[in-house]
Amino acid sequence: MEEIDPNFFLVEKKEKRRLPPLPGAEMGKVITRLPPEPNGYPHIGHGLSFYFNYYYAREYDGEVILRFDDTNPKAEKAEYYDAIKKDLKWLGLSWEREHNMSDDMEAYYDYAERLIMMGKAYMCGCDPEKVSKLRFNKCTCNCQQKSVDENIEQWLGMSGMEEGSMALRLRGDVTSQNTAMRDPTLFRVIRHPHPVQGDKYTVWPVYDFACSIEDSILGVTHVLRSNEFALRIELQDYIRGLLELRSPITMQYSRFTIRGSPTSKRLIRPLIEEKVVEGWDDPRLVTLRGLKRRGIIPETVHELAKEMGLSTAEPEIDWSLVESINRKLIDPISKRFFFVECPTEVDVEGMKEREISIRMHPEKDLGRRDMKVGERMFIPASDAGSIAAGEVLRLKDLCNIYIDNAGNGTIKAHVHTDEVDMRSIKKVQWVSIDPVEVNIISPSPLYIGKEVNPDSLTVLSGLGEPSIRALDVGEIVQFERFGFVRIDSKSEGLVTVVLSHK
RNA sequence: GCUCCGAUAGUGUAGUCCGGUCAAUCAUCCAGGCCUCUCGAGCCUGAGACUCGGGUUCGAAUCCCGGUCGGAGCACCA
Repeated sequence: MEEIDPNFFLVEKKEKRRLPPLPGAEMGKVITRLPPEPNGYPHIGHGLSFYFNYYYAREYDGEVILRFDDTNPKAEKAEYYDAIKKDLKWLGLSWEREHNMSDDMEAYYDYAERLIMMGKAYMCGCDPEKVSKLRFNKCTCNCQQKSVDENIEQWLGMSGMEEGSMALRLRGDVTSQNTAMRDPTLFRVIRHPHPVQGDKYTVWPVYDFACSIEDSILGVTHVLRSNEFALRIELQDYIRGLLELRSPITMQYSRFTIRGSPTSKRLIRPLIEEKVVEGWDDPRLVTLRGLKRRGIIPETVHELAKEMGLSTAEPEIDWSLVESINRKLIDPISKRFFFVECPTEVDVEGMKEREISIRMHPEKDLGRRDMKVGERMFIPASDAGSIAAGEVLRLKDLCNIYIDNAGNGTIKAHVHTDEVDMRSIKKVQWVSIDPVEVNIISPSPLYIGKEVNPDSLTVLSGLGEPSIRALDVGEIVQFERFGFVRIDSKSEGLVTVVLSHK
């Protein structure tokens, strides 16, 4: 019986989370896209979206395209292109091709001209507000009566026009129930430098048009995206139909949120601007950077995506689910260290000054760490407060001590060598000679219900064992009996960590 | 307001297409126990749900109609 690999049973038991099969998917032929707009840092919602697209492409041995949806020069910023790629790499995703929508302007112009020639698009110089009202009331403006020649002439002169003065609109169906079909704008004039294209273009396609073309000419077979785009399918398929372009299969799912944590750029940006949080990587935020800083690992995001699936309900999960997944993933690979919050001194008579060596992990072989011990020890105030003279306490991985005096201030104790039932005595972590100061940044939800949480970020301090000094920024370790933390920064004599979770 | 989408334990999810095998899955959370030189991990047990009202049917979480609640869209943003 002992010869059987015990892992055999574990593998059987722990079934991997998987996503359901992708409709219309053929092995080796699936092409998906990651379509960020370079106007901010991705958050966990984007992360799940990216992961779905990545997952299916890999599952079907297909291809992933990283495509920057950068057709609004006023919104895009150069810094975000690389920043987003960095975040995607951190998430553990890879892609075969990289593309900017803004690189295909000539193609968009070409397809636009075709629509105009077909009489399916027209130049409109009406006030946007007026158009909006007309569309709302299922009415057209007179612009749609222009001749093809007139439209072409105006189209060719569009690049020289004033911003907001003219738009190219699709001849759709103003009476459609689907408001997106009511003669939507296809191109508008924007006189603003673009981070990649500079001042080269002033006539820019809107998302629906550029996306319709791109998803087809890039060969995308499956589009997985959140449901704010639900009404665009009909429109985009219609545009492609007119231009005889192939349409991909589109799957929708609801936006994903974590309770108490704003999960959209629209909500996150003002928090940063108003300095409610430090920046895009604030550990309270659910931006990928924020999660990283908090010690949430990429695999946790993957697992979360598989747990949610392409849900059409409106998932709003508790942090506890994220924490639980993360904890189970990092538990076997996190080195253990002693950290003592609010250190209370314990003078231990008979503790010979010497060097000891302790395992980094109780079950796994993660190496050992050394430290010096002497008579002067420190234990957490919370433990010190609950012990009384006459008790025996275990200094974890070291020895037992007998408490002689546990009044206010320093506790007096002596080494206790009598046999005791190890199961029945309290074990505490400790520090002794040459400890390092440690600050712990402890994030919690930014909102409790709709109220701002005034204590969303607290800082605790204490002493850590000397070997914590040698840890690298970014390492995730466990402070025993305290929680998992990620090393955030190090300076002379001080290590700052972020508390991931218990 | 209009259009579309959704609703399974506290939370998330499976099951709904093709009604019976669902006295409803799994995870998390909570409670209790075991194990452990951590308050972590692991193990065991328990508690906890089909939005409501009608209808079809021998039989409805599943099909139909209506209500309620929640979300999204109604940009010269994406």
